[in-house]
Amino acid sequence: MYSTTYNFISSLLCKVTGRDNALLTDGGEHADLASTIAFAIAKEEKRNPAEVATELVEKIREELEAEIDCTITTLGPYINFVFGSSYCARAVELAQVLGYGTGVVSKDPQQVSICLEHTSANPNGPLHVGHIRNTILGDTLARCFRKAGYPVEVQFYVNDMGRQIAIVSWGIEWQKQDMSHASKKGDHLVADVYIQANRDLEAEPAHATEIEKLMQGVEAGDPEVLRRFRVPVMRCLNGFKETLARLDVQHDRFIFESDFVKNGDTERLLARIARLPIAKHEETLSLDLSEYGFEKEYVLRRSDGTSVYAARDLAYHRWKAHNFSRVIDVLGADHKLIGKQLQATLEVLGEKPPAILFFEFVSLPEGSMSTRRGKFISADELLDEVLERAKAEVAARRPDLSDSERDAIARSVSVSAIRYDIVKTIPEKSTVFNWKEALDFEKQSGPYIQYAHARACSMLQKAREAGWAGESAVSSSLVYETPYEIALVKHIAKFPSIIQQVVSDSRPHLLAIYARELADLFNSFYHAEPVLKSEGITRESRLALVAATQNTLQEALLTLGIDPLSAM
RNA sequence: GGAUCUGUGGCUUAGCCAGGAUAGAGCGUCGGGCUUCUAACCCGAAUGUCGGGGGUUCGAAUCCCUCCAGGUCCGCCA
Repeated sequence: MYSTTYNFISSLLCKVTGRDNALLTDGGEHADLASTIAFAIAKEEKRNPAEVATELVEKIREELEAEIDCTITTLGPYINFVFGSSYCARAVELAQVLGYGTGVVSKDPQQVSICLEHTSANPNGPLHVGHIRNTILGDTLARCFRKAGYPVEVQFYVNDMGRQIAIVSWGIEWQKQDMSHASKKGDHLVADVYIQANRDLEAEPAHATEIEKLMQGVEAGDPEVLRRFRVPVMRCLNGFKETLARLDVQHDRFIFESDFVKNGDTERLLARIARLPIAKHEETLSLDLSEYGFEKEYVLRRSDGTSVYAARDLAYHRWKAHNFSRVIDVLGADHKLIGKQLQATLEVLGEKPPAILFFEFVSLPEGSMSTRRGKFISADELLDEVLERAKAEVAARRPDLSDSERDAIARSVSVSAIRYDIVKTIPEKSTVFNWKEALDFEKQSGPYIQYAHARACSMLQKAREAGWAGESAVSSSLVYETPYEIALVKHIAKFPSIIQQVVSDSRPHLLAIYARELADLFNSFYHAEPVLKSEGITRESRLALVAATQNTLQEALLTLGIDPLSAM
């Protein structure tokens, strides 16, 4: 509703003025939409902007009002558009449809298939609160793409042949660690081994030669070394999967780095790269990317002939580019340089580079996190703490419910609190982990939005018990007059355009902000206007509005990966 | 040193890419509101040199330059 109205006004203004930008902005308290186009025209023609605005309004008023329900006025140089009552009624009708906000992108899904890679943490320890910023951004983005109608395959790239895994493998032998019978969760056990192995290496640097041997063995495809690497990698990965499942995150496929060595893709790609004019053949094979703005050489093959991580990553991305129409990676800020080098190299090769969503780091109050030094708060620990807090909250609020009902609510609330807390902040902002905020279930939190949804559900339930049919509401009979009603309706109408914006700009936080604002507006409406106790057309209209709010909140929450609880 | 991101009331933060009308929230503080549709809520008040300086513009939190502060990166690691 909002998008079509926006587009109509935009193209009408462009048509009449002969410009390609209608300079539309949010009208704030003045209007639903405002154009500042009169400023631009007045400047060029050296005229009074208010005059230009008045003249423009006269030119388009007739056509505008014939097509859409919208009042057009000027306030000085501003051209203001206010949507009318039938816009509101229609918006509420549309928003009650199951799956509201879903888009249809293409008749042929193969043309727009998306490969989205996220999390891809090194299997040398559990996911920590930094990793899950990647996870939650990626999963929310994937949900937004799916909501918008795109087929998405979500991948986890497993770095199973790195130095870190060599260190773990060495540590298992050196520490005589029994990986198969350990009762501890695999990823945490691997971290224990990794941290201790690093200490041992520091104490006795001579062991480094054993690590080098393992590295060469894995690259050469030595089955014994591969087997040794595989044990901790799989134990760690299974731990990841458990943690991800607790956050309601699922990957469609786990892709192993070593496969791109085994299947020859890396060698074939290196051969192609070697023929590039910007290739430098010294002891190593490297690329001179200076004309793309990179000072340092991009080394892809070591002097001993083995490939480096970047080479395998290029092979992986070439493969993705050939199998999907769009490739998106979610990567931490520490990958900015290598991510851009990878993009530039694929460009040079004539391959489709990935779009990369970078996010800045999460640190602890005492400094940055480090798996190697054991300085991190694991996602499991966070989930446990928040769940405990949620259980206490639910126990205090809902003594009437059974244990299993309370546990289910607490579980959903804890995931909601964590996911929302992370997704609400723009990715470019580095954050410091804060227990107080992570455990907060009040305003600007996931549970706050869930609560608004549950409240709407409860009202609708009571209305049905009193004989309300629900589906009887057709747009022609809906009337919205109070400021609370109108503000809520107009926000609901924007939901589909928010989803579109998230996928076009890769900014999932917009959906988080939107959902919170929707809950705010609903809460204000709830306190200001009686619904069940109102009568006649007002009651019908308000019930329809509550139903539209409930449905929109439900869709928004699902897209954020948060359970839309009907009671809490 | 170079690259890059960030800097908005005491704290956290949206707005910045696509410049416009009194900079929008939350926490905290102060004052109100539950025998009334779920108070994980609502209403009101106080709190702002939008890091500093310069520039562009009729108009700058937003664009450009510069300085300051913090994060991240700059390896034949991944």
